[in-house]
Amino acid sequence: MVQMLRERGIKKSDLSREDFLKYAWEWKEKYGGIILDQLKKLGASCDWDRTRFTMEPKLSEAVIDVFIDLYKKGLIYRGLRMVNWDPLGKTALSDEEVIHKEVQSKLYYIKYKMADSSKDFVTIATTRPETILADVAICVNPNDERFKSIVGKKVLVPFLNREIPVIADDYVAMDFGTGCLKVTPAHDVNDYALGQKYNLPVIDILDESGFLNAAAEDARYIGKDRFAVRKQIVIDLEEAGHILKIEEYKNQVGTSERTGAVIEPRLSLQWWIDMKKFMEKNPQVLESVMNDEIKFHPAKMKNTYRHWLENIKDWCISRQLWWGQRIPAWYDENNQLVAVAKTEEEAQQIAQSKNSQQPEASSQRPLRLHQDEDVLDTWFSSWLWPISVFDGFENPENKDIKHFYPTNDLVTAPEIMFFWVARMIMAGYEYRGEKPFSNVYYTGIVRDKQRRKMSKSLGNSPDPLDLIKQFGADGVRMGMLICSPAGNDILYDDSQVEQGRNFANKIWNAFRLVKGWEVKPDAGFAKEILDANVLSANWFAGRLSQALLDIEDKYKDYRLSEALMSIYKLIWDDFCAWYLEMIKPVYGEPMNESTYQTTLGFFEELMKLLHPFMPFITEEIWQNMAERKAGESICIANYPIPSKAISPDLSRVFETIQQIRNLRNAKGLSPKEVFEISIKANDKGLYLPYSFLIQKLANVSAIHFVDAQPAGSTLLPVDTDEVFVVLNLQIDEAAEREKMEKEIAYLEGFMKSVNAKLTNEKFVANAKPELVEKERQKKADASAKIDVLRKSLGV
RNA sequence: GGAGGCAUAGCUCAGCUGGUUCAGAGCAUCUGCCUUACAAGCAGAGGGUCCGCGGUUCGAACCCGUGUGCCUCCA
Repeated sequence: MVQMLRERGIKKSDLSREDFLKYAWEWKEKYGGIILDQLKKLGASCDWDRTRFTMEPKLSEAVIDVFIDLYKKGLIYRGLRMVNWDPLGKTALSDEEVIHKEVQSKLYYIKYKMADSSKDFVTIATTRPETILADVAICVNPNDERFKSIVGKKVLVPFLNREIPVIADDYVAMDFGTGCLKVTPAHDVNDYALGQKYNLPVIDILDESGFLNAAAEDARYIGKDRFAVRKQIVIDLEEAGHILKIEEYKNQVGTSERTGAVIEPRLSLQWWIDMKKFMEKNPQVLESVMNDEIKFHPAKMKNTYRHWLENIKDWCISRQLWWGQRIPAWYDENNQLVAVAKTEEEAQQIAQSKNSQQPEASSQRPLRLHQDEDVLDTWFSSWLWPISVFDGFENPENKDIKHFYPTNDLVTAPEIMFFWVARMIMAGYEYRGEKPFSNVYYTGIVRDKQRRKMSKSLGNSPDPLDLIKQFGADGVRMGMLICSPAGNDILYDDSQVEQGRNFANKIWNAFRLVKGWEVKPDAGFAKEILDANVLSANWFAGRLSQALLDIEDKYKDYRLSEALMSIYKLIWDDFCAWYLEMIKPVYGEPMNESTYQTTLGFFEELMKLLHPFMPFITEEIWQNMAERKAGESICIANYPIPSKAISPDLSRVFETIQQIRNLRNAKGLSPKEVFEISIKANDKGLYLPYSFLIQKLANVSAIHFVDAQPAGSTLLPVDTDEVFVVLNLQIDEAAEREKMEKEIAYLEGFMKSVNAKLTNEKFVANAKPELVEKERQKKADASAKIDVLRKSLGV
C-alpha cells in the first residue's frame, strides 16, 4: 500500500484521512483480488458468492458494536501502559505482532560519578547507552555486599549531572554485568515496574519516531535518531572518560512484524481488553481445547495453547493508523473521555445524562465532542469472523448462522494460533456461548531447503501461478500435500511438485489405455481370458474396498498426506501396475465388454477418491468417461463407499511373478525370453486358477505341477511352496548355495528368538494368548521354510 | 533465563495399547530394459548404532531418568 502510493508520488503525510482510505480500498481491491485469483487457479472450491471483507459496512458495524458491548461489560479499558511501539509505523503493536530476533550487539560499561565524591564512581552495563539521558535511578541487589555502602546515596548521570538515587531491589541479578542496573522507566518494561514500585519519575526522551526530544536535555542529541545517538554518545562518553570497557554481546531485540523496525517500549495511552477478567468469564476457551471438544491437529499444539492462555496478558487493541475500524470513543475539548458510543449523538446523550445526575449541572448545552483518532487492531475484527460473516451479531437467529455455526474444521497456520484461533474461540463463547468450530487443522509452513521461511524479502518463494504453469495445479497440490503431515513444516523442493505432475501424467496415460481399447461382446472371447478377467476384477474390487476403509480411517485422524499416499499407491501400484496389466489384451486384440465396463467403474471410483486432491484432471477424466448431462460434475457425484468384496488371496501368485522377474533381472535375461516353470505346491488351488495370469505377467510359456525338483532347475521359494525354473545357461551354483545358506541362517536366527520367547515361562504366562499363538505360528512357518531350503541344498 | 516440541534410511516422514512376517513408506540413489498407455516410464536392488548413556521389563524405536543437538514460543 505504502509502495503503491510511493509509485504514484503521493506522500502519506499529504493525504487526509478520507483520501488515504480511498487509496486503501483501491489497494485492497487489487491485492485481495490477486489472492482470491490464486486460490481459484489452485482449484479451491470455496463458496465464492459469500466472499466477505472485514472492512465492509456490515462487518465493521459488528466490530464497533462488540467494542461498545465489551466496554459496557467492563472488559475494555483505556490505560497508560508500556506498549510495543513501532517508530516507523508510528503505532502500538500487540505482543503477538512483535518478532524477537537475536542480534550481535555490544554491552557498554559506563561509569557514573558519586555525587558526594569527586573520585568514587559506580559502573553499570547497558546495551542502550543513549537511554542514560532518561535514567532516574541506579538499582542494586540488597544482598550484594559490594554495594551495600552506596545504597541511599546519589550518583550523577553523565553529561547531565542529574542526581539520581541508588536503590536496592532483588530484581537485579548480581551476576549479570556489574550488578548495578540503571533504571529508565520510560524505555524499558521492567524498569517501568521498578519505577512504579519506588515512585520514581518518568523521563521520556523519545518521540513517536524514535528521535530524541527536549527531555533528553543535552542539545548535542536532541532531534536525532536513537541509533545515531547511540553511536555518538559512545564516542562522547569515551572522550569524557566514562567508558570502562565494551564487550560483544548477543541479545534479543523485538522487531515489528509490519515494518521490521526495532520496537521501542513506550508509555502510551491505549485501549486494552482485560484478558484475566475475560478468561474468568469464559473458562471454556481453555477447557474446550483441553478436553478435545475442539480438537487440535496435531494434538501436541494443545500444550502451546494452554501455556499461552495461562500466562495471558491484556490485549492492546488500539492502533495509531487510519486503515481499520475507528474506535467509537468520544472526548471533550479537554481530551477527557466522555462516552463510548456508536454515534456522536449517542455520545451527546450519554454526556447529558451524566451531567443531569449532577444537581449543580448548570448547562444543557451540547458539548463539542471529537472521536478517537485511533483504529482497532485488525485481529479485533478477525476474531469475530465466524459470527460476523453470517451476520450473527445483528441477526443472531438467522438461518445461515444456525446452519453454519459451529463449523467443522478450521484450517490455518500454527503461527496464527494466538492471533486468531484462540481469539475466535474467545469471541465464540462470549457471543454465542458455543465453540466456533470442532477441529483446527494446523498446516505446515512452507520453507525452502535451508529451512528458511519463504518470504518476499528473501525472494525464496516461487510464484504459485508460475508453478502451476510448470507443473499444473493438480501437480502442485498433490506435490505439496503428499509431504505435509499436519503441523510439520514443508520443505519446498521442485522434486515434490514433479512427483505430482508425474502422477497426473500416469493417470492420463492409464485413461488413454482404457479408452483406446476396442470393445466387443463377451461371447466372442476364450473362456480362460474371461475367467482370468473376472478373477482380476474380483481381486481389485477387494483391494479397492479395503483401501476405502483405510483411507476413511486416515481422514478421521486428519492424516491428509497419508490418505493421499494410500490413494497414490492404490492407483499407481494396484490399479496401473497390477490390475491393468492383468486384464490388458495382447496388442491389437479387443477387450471384452463386461471387463471394460467393470474397469471403467473402478476408474470412476478412483477419480472420485482422488478428486479432493487433484480436482482438475479427475473432473476432466470423469467427464470423458461417459455421456454426462449438463450440470453433472464429479464435485457433486457420490463419494465411493466400500463394498463387501473380499480379494481372493493372490499373494503367492504375485510372489511367484516377482520371483521370476527378479530371476530374470539377476541373470541378466531379457523379459522377452520365455521359459517354463514347475511348481511344487502344498495347495495347487492357490495357483491353478491363475495360471493364465502367471503366464501373462511373468512371460512363462507353461506351468507344471510337480512333486519333486526337476533336474537342473533353479529353486525360487514362494512362501512354503517351491517354484522351479530350468534355465538354458550356466548356473553359478556356489552363489546359489551361498544365497540359500544366508537365508537359512537368517531364518534360524529368527527361530531362535521366537523359541527364546516360547520357552520363557514368564512370556507364556504374561503375554496375551493370541500373542503366544502368533509366536507358535511364526515358529512353524519358519521351520517349514528352512526345510524347503535345506532339501534343495541336499542337506 | 523460562516453557513446550522434536531426534527412525541420503531427504521428508509413518510406526496405535511395549511383543522380530516391525524396523516401514514416498522421494532420491544404483542395476537392467526405448517390452505398442506411460523413459514424466517399466522391472528389480541396495541402504538404518531407531541421537549417546543408564534404568524398568521375560521383552524397549516405543515407558522412566540423564546427557547432547535442533526447532518454536515467551521474558
